[in-house]
Amino acid sequence: MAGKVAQRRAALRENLVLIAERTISEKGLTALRARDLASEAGCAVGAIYNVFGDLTDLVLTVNARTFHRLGADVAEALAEAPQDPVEQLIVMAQAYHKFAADNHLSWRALFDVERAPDEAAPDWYLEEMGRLFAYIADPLAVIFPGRDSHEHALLTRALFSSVHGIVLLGLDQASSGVPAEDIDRMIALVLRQLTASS
Amino acid sequence: MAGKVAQRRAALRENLVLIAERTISEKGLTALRARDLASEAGCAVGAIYNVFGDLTDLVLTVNARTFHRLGADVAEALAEAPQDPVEQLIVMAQAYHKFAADNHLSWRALFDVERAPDEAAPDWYLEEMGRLFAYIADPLAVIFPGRDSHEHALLTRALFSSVHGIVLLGLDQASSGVPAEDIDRMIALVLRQLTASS
DNA sequence: CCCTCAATTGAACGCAGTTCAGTGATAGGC
DNA sequence: GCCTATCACTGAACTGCGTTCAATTGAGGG
Repeated sequence: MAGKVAQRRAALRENLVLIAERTISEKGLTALRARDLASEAGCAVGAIYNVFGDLTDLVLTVNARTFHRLGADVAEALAEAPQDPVEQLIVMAQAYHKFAADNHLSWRALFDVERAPDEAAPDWYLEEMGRLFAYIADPLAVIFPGRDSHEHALLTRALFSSVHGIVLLGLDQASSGVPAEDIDRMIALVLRQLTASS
Repeated sequence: MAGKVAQRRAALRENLVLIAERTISEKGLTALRARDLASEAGCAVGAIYNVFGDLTDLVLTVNARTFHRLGADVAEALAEAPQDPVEQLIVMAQAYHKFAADNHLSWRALFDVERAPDEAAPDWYLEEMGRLFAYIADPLAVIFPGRDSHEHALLTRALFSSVHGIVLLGLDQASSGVPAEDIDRMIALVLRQLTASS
């Protein structure tokens, strides 16, 4: 039986990812414990380290999946959006907001995981980020046809960052919780203004 | 000698805050250790817990000071700004950016400290936040005289959140580091557009 | 069927924050 | 000025975490 070991490894890996994903989404990143994980997966704590380098590796794997789901939601919203590029941007931003609200703890884990300061961002992160930026850049290119690429890149980043900031502070409990419809109104307000031809 | 104990307590408290402030600003929140703190302050670890409930309390005290310095910097920038309300907003936002860049680790500690999910935000936080919001709301009231207060509040929050998001992602290493002048350009771009009368 | 060696185990390690019984200084009464 | 009840201070010990590694197990070729 060649590959029996590899099969078990793969099954364990998948299992650990699913358990970690559920734990993070239900109780948050800080509730993730190596011992709980092992006990739920029915394996020894050491087995985790045969499959992942450390817990951060596992969290990054979960984050990659979360980021991918986020990208898919935004893409789906874009596909169903009207032709008007401004409306497309608003629909995507509100899809971003909805994802963050519906998957709050998983979404927070995307940013709360501690990265080694010198280590580069993982490839999948840059790829997914690039995909999101592309979704934004396309309507922007329609709205502002006559700008150079650097300016386009800055505008894309500024737009994403602004929406991200609105969602981040809007969902933050410390800011005493802004109602969801107010967040959506802020998003629409900002995007309409940012894309208005001066 | 009445109050000799109280004096020592106060001196220790001040000392601990200063050491923690320096540690956070130089090495980041995650480098703060109770034992290192005690050894630097020349006291026992237990003494920390006579003065602060736990390390989070100490960090929150440091954060209050950081937030206050941030507010002062923004206020100073506003005082030196031209009369034009749009320029005032830009100058304040760029002062916010400069503070975050110059005090990166201390600024990060403002958001990275873990808060108990049910616990309310501390008073000083709401006060300082309110002060910052007031700095923004004043020029906005000049620019948009005819809006109701709820809309003003939303616009103020949206504006702050957008600038915060631009600075946050701009300074984030994972986004491969946006040059400071590009961050300032994004800030100016966004604020000019957001305050343009449609 | 046995032997070899790698995968797996879980007790142990190092290192955090936090606690608490023991210790010593303080402040008030005499 | 002394005595003592009180309380702050001490730091070793406790708890809980991620991670490691000597011991053990079991898979797979001869």
